[in-house]
Amino acid sequence: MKLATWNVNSLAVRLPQLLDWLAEQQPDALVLQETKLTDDKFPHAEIEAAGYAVQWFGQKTYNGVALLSKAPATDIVRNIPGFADEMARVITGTVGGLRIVGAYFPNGQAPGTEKFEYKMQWLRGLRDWLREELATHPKLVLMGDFNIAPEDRDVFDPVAWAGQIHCTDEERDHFRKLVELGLVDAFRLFEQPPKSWSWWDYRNLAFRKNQGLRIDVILVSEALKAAVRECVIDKAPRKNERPSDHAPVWVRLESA
DNA sequence: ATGACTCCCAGTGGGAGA
Repeated sequence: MKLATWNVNSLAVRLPQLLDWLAEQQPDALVLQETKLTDDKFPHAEIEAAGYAVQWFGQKTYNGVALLSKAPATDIVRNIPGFADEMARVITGTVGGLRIVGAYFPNGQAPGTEKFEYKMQWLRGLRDWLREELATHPKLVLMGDFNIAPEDRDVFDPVAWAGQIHCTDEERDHFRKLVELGLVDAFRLFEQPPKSWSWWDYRNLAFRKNQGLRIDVILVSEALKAAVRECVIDKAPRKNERPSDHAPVWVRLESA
C-alpha cells in the first residue's frame, strides 16, 4: 500500500500536475489539501478517468480536501465530529482496511491572534476525536498539511523561526500529544537526507536555496508501524512550471 | 524590510497562505 498526501494549493491550477503524478506514482490512496473548490466545481470526472475513486469536501477560495483511492473508500466522514467548523479541512475514509484521515491543519497566522486560538481549539478537537477513532480503528493513518514543523531539524533556520508560527512551543506540544495517542511520524522511522523539507516559500528563491520547512506529515498508528517500509518527500513536482509550494509525501506499507 | 510569490475574488486592490 502506497499512501500519499499533497497540498496542491488550488486544484483548479494543479489538476494536470495531479494527473501526471498519479500516473507516475500510482498511490493506492492520496489525500489533497487546499483544493479551493466548491463541491460543484470539483473535477471528479478527470480523476475518475485516471482510475481513482474520489471523495471531496470543499469551499470557495480557501481550504478544501479530497480523498482519492484506487479502491473506493467507505465510511466517509467530513471534518471533525464533535468540533463545529465552518471550514472544510478534514476528510476521512476506510481503504483496504486502513482508516485514512486527510487533514489541512489551520495555519494559525501568528501567536496571539484569533486564528492562532482557532488553531489551538481545532487541534484539541482533532485529538479528542482521534482518540476515539483509534479505539475503533487501530489501523489508522493521519496525514496532511500539519502546518507544524515538529522539531528544529524540520526548519531551515530554526533560530530565525524560533517562536514563529509553525514552530511555537504550543503547536509542537499539540504535535507531541497527537503522537502520544499512539502514532508515529513515518518519515522519522528512516534515515533521511538532512535539510528535508516539504514546503518552500514562493518568495526569495527559497526552493532553489532549499530554504523550507517540513510541515507535511504522515503519522501511522502503532499497529501499522512495523509495516512501514519507506517514507519519501517527492520534490520533483516542486520543479514543475507553476508548482504548488508544497511537495507530496508518501509512505509505503507492506501489503498484508 | 510591514518586502519578496502565488492564488483567489474582486474589480484596476487586498487578504491569506506559511
